[in-house]
Amino acid sequence: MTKCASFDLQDFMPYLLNQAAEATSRAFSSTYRTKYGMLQTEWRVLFHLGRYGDLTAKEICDRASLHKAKVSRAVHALIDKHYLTRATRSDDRRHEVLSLTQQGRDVFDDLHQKAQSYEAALLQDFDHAEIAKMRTILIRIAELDQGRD
Amino acid sequence: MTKCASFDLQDFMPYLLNQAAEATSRAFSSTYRTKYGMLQTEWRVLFHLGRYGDLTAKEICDRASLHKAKVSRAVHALIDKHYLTRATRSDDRRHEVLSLTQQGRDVFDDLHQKAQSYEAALLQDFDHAEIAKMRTILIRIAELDQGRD
DNA sequence: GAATAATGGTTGCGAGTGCAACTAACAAGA
DNA sequence: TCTTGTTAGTTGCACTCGCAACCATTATTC
Repeated sequence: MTKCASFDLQDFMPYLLNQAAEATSRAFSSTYRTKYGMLQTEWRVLFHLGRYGDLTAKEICDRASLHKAKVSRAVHALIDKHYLTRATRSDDRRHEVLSLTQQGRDVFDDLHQKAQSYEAALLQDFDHAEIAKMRTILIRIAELDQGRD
Repeated sequence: MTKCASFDLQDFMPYLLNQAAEATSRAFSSTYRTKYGMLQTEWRVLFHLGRYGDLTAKEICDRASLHKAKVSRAVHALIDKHYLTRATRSDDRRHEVLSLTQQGRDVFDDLHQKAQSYEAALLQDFDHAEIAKMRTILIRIAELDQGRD
């Protein structure tokens, strides 16, 4: 009854999403942080290159909805760690194509596998159909923001 | 088929949650940011006081899963904005009880109402039962992290 | 009741972020 | 070809955050 006039913070979807997102990404971040000294953006860049092959920084920005400054810094950090190299594209020298090194691929394989394990453990108690439904809703919500920049 | 051995970033729940959380909280943050110059933590502190009455900083930390340093700074910012006052509790002078000023309450009422509108608009396309189910899952996921600090 | 621990809250510092300004390279129009 | 505009990527700066060290107050232990 009073719910109609006033709602709890627990009912506010942005808050709930933030809490859940922080909980899970904090938990998983220790995986790449302690073992490889990586930040979240570095992990995401590494993931994109490992999963989808060579990409330019711009392509990673678009795919991952990351700001170019953030990606630029992550790329530099990953180069310093010898996880990736870059080459200027000869036909358009504005583009820098990024490629994983063997070491970078090894790290990706390790983290990719650990990500799958984490995912499985996180969702083991939930119904598969519910999770599938939730994924589609989350994707829809995330896409609301795509039209910026 | 290949999905069994390798998954996309879109399938990784922490990533998905982050994308959705960032999209929604970025969208709503403009509401309190542009009109009242508030940060997310300030909005959360204001919300707790407006919704649940007078609280100490510690109580807000526990309820909102926020670090005490973050809350401390938010409280100072809100005091500077004349949105709240505080009084040392006479029986235990370590505790500072926070109370909204009339101005703070007005701001809360405005933002609270706007939050409800945003929530309704955000979820209008989705099935009520699905959303309810998702809320419970999100709360469960968020609680996984509670056992820290 | 003196020493020690625990609690609520503050602050300094290093690190990460967002934004806007910038460079370098290419494109288009006159 | 000169000007103007656009795009990919970098960097400086101000701001926010997380952590740990810290202060003040209260509890506990002997």
